[in-house]
Amino acid sequence: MPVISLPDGSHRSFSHAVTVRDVAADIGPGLAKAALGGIVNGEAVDTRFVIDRDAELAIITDRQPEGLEIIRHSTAHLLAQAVKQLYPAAQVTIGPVIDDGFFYDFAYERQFTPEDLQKIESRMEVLARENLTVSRRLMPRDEAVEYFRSIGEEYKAKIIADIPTNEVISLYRQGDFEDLCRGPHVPSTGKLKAFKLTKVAGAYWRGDANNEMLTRIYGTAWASKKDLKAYLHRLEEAEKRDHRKLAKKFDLFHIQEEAPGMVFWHPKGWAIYSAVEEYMRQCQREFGYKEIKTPQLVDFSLWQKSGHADKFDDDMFSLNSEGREFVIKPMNCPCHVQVFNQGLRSYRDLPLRLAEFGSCHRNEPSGSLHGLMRVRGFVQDDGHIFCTEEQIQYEVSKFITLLHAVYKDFGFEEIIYRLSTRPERRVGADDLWDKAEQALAQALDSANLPWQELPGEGAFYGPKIEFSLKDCLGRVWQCGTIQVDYATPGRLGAQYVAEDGSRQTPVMLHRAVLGSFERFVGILIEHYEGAFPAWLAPQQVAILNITHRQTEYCQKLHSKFADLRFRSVTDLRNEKIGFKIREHTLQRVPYLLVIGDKEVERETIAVRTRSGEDLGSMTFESFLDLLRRDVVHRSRLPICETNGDDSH
RNA sequence: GCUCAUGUAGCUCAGGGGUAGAGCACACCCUUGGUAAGGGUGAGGUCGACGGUUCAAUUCCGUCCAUGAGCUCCA
Repeated sequence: MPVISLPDGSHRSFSHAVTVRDVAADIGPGLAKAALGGIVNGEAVDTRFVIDRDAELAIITDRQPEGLEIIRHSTAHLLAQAVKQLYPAAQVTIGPVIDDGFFYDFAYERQFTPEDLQKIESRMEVLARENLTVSRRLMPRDEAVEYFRSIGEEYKAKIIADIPTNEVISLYRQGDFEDLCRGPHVPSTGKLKAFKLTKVAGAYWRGDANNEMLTRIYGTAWASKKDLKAYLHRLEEAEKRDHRKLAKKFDLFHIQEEAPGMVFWHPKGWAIYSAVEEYMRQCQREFGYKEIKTPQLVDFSLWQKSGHADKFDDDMFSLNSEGREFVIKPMNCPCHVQVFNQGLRSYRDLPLRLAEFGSCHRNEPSGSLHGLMRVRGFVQDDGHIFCTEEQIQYEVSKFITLLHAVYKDFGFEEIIYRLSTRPERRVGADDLWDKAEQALAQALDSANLPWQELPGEGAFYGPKIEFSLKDCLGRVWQCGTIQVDYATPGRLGAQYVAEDGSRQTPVMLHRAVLGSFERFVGILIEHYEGAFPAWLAPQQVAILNITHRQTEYCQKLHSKFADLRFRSVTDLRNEKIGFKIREHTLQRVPYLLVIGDKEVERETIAVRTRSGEDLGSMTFESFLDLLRRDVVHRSRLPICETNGDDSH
């Protein structure tokens, strides 16, 4: 006689065992129809799950995230069923739910094509319309291995073979298709109403590049057609922001065949880049860094000493000269240790913070290159702090303060913190790793920041904190990092004289706020969709004349802005004012200055913003005031205190 | 690096075994116009590169390069 407790605190008693569906029907026929599954005592189950004792139950419909997950998972099964019907020789492997959808990997004699996708999707629609009942049965593991092997599903058999022997496996059947699955699933395929296959791709079996490549089909599924449409619209919006497209539209940079993965910056793109660099230079100076510059080409032996050659030999560009092998530096830290090593260092010099906008090259795999986001030639806002063990935590905390200030100035408020710990391939003793990992964790905890651990994801020389920011579309970008390194200074012979006169090896902290300038500018382009705030805008002001009579006045204004280090541009073409306004608005210039006879006569300027707002006529000085205020606020809204930014 | 797709004018794209087309941009001319596209004329292409098939290849086939979507990797 089970008593079922519902989420609203109510109870329902039954005289016999009931299914989730029975309970839903008892509450109401609408709910019975909408039920996709249930959560019984915290565990997600099918609507046919039988409850024979007292339990807590929540009915899942497509309104809960769990319901959406069931829909997506079941749609993956629907996909597999359609594929098996159309291509019987294809073997099923795995088909998990992912953000916004699902995928399913198949082993087949060839890769599926976009045309196949069309056919498969049509078949899925037919199967959904047939409203096939989805049923579940159990089977002992060994029997399941045999079963799947007998129907020619070798991959499934291998997957099950990895499950402990004594476990019981659940199988789900819909029509002629049966798949291994933990579930839960929708009660019947008719519940799947809003899905779309999005792309085909190759994917390695078990995610290992040494294994054969399977053919993967991605899809998306939603509770309603409306949600599906909204999702597809969201994709379109993201595509509009693609920095590679905007780069063409706004003439920011280009990349061409002769230099794959390397950027040709155009004047406007470089203006943005320069503004970011100048800003970082100032920030770092305020936080006690000394800027340096080190060589691009360094003998291979230094990379052997540092340990990089062992792990990244294939990924470094190198060249020969007079019988010596040089490496184009893939990173700056060994060079920074060389600067530290000049002269005899004292504990009084510590912490020594060296920073470099270091130009690096890495031979990234051709298939991973992606606009500014993944390049072979890039510049890091790199810095290394040489300090004692006692100073680590303070330095990490101070760095986090710097990072927070910078991200805020760029308009990023939400930050995600991750601590990556020791990987399998590493240098340095385990007790040093213990200390380093603890120091980072403590710095995060003492700043009261929420963080998650990524075991095994650290650099080969030390653990790291990774700082990721969320852009306006909610996409996460890992940018900043700080890493504790007990190994490299020792390997490269860094020492200082301690208070007691003994020689000690300093600890080195590797850190970057933006990561790579290239990538960060790419993120900014997408975040702002090219409508940069005034402090970053490549062109801050466009000066437009109505007729040639105002040419001289416009040029005078232009040079005044230049003298004051503002970025202005004139448009003195023989075009109508409406045309010029349209062009510069589309180019996202924050302020358009319209100059006609009236303005010349009264020595004023008519100001219009890129959002179409008419700010009216004003003197040059009052506009300058407005522009200065806009620039000083950077991307912070509302305006708030900065960390020492106003010190000069 | 692996799989699939793509590569035609500066940009966005159409076309197709007989050496190519549109819109925008560009040049010149007319127009001097007050807040999101004034009009006319013209120039512009080794159809990604190299091979093969063919009387003939930008089109079909192969190799390579680059790009795109994923996978793998990312000091």
